[in-house]
Amino acid sequence: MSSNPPQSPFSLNLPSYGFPTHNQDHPSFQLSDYLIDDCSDESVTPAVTSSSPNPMFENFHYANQFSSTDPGSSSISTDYGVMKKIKLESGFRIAFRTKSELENLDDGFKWRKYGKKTVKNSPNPRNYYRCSNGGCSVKKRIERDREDRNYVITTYEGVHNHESPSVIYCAPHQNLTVTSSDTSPLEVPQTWSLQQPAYSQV
DNA sequence: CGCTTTTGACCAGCGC
DNA sequence: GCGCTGGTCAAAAGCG
Repeated sequence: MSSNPPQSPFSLNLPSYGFPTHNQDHPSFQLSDYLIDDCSDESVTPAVTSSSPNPMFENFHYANQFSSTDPGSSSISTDYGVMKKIKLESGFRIAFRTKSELENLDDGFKWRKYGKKTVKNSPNPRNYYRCSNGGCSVKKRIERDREDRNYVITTYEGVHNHESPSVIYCAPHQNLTVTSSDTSPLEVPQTWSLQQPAYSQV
């Protein structure tokens, strides 16, 4: 089929998975929690159950709890390793909650809205977006947290098969470690650097 | 003029 | 089988 395989998650090219990047235009953006959809991967320990602060996330695992051999901190590369496996075996979906006034966070990709739906038990509508790049089937859903409207819940489905059309942030090393706790939100590490898409560097 | 957004309709899956 | 719900489609409108 396509001779352009998806980028390796281990390159930590976050926007290739649709992660919002730290945007200087929107300094209020703050990456708080990574959540990964229930993936039937036995190596992943369910970290969020009925005690989840938001019932919507009962089937999600906090990514920062993935690294069972390294409690207290998490390696993002480890997390992506899990995600990659999900991708290969069943396709994957990743969701996270961000504290932002903006609903549609700038993740470096162009998205085309194709639907809007009010969901049961939520006062906030859910918006559906599709990557505008031809041939790319990545989708994302965006909705406000029903319990705390300060938070935006973004769910990505699929992997981009192309570079981000805009400037992105990339981690300098594969084994970047982000220390986090249950109470302090994760932020984009300062060690990440601005990086142009590969095609713009030639 | 081309692209995006809006929005009602339609469809599929699921529970009863 | 029926109704509910979530996801998608597609035509019309809006915008640069």
